[in-house]
Amino acid sequence: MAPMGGWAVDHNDQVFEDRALLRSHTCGELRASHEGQQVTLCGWVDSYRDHGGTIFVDLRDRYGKTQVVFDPDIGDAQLALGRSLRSEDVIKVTGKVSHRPAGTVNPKLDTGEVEIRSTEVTLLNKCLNAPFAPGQQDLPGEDLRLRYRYLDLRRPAMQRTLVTRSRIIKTMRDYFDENNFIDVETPILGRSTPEGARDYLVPSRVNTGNFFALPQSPQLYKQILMIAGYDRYVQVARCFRDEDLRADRQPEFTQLDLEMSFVEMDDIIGMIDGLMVRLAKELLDIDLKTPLPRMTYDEAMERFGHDAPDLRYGMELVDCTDLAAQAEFRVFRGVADSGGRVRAINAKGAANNYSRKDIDLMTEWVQQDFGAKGLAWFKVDADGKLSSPIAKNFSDELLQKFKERMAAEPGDFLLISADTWDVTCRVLNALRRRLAAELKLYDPSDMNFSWVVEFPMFDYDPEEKRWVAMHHPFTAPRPQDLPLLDTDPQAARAVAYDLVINGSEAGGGTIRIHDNQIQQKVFGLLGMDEESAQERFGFLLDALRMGAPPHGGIALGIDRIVMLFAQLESIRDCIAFPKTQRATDLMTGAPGTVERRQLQELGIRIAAENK
RNA sequence: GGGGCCGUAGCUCAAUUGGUUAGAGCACUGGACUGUCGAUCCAGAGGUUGCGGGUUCGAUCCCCGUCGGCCUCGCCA
Repeated sequence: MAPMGGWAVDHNDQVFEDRALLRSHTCGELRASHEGQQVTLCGWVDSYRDHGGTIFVDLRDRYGKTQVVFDPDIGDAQLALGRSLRSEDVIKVTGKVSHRPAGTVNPKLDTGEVEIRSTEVTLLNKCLNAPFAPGQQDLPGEDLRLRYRYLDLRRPAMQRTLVTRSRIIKTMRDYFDENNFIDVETPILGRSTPEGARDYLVPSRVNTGNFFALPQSPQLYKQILMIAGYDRYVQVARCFRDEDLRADRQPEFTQLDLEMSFVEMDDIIGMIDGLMVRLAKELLDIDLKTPLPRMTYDEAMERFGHDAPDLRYGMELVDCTDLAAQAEFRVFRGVADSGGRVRAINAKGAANNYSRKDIDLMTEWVQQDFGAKGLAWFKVDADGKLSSPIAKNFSDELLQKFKERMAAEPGDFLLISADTWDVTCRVLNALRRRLAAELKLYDPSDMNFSWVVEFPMFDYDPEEKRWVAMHHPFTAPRPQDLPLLDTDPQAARAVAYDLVINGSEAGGGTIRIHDNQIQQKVFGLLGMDEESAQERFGFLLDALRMGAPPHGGIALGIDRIVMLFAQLESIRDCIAFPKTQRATDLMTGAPGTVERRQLQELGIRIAAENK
């Protein structure tokens, strides 16, 4: 083994040149070819089997497991020590590698052909009162796993995931290094910007009453780097957003952040296509075809009701508003007449998978979670008839047209959302995803990569009664849409692109505004007057007047990408030390209170205790 | 901020309509056993049913509150 670096001093002030001398091999590397060698292994006791005379111990480290044998003839003291070993004790064992007797080879272990016949065992550290064992069959609750994260991280599954994560990041770094990118670090202590997510704030002691903000992303710094002439920047950047958590959201997360100068959208997308090809090949041995497919935002919303559609299965949304307008049924007519939409999905052959009770629960769900007023449905009977409580409200002719529109066949289950465009999108997207999962319409190990492009520049915020940037305020509109900024901002489309993997947004980027005038205009549309724009982003506006190249970039969510590549359900499972849904660290107890003196130094007083 | 699920032995779970002493597997302790590998066999110990209150003759079970974990809507440029 390679020396682990430098001089190290142990508690007895003895100096070792090389700590690796403690062991000669790892627990995953011994094979029949090592037979006869004297070796020393260190590791954790994974399991033990005491046969009265002979004792077997499976020794584990992150490389694998090796069986250690304690024969009765090694001496009473050694045998007693061997007998006292329990799960998760840390030991050092010296002995000879020997081929296992015929019939006792264990094909489940890579090292299963051999075993160590222990001649000397040292207990390096006893494991006392562990609340759970990494090797136990049933996974403990997540709160325990987080509280005793060091036990959880010993589990081979967690170790594999963190290795995968490490390899993904290494592949990214290699790829961008080969493509002439330079890695530049940007500040963690920055300035709060009111747009976007809530900031994590850090009080300044030196400037009492002022606060730093942790970066939501290095957005402005990387644009400044472009203006500074570093035409290809990349960084594995930690980002922070103080918003509520989800299974795929953490308050601090890691982005592969990059920016390029003198580029158009295709250059960025092409660069990331290349990265995805490389990652898919190296990690999953999948050959991706490039260019990865693209669709516009408008198409994605129309066909799937979502800006990050899962393309591993069909069940696309079908518009039936025109048919609904002809119906007697008041609900449908009303929606059609008031500018709403009536859209449907066809769950092929699923009519018998859902009972009335199931559908009632589904209806409640879309009402509660997505603001639907209701959920209409039809089942196609064996004779081709559409059955549903609302069937009597439609003429046979109209039902026939609807069937044709939906390509409905006997056994199909049709779900219809009649509502505002927005609600039909949310409801049918949710139903489509849920039904596809329940009906197993796709292989969970399939990987699908695509791009969604041309997002709207703005969203209208009815509460604040103003436009908000759909991506961020530095996003460039398509050149042909520049006039729309004055006439119809809602229609303006951005040069924006999201990378979508299996229905998850894995990354997003834009070409940036590199013209001071356009930037000021966008700030204006977002409700920022000149003064406050100058106050918040004056440095950027200045920089945009001092030789700013056309530039753009993208940020990929590394945690999500690892989660998707490793087929995990939760982002917490690919982060070594994640936070709970309430953004706390169960191991360290963060966040915690601080001493009064610290607050005084910062000029901070806690306004009111809640209890 | 809203909706939902969960909390019983160290761990994973069970406990009939609200009814006697709250059970099982794993782990743990003691014993037996020289080839196992999820070892096996025998015995044992282990409980404030998250916490507080209420209803009841009686609460793991029903109600209210609270704490914690998870899922989700809002939120996340």
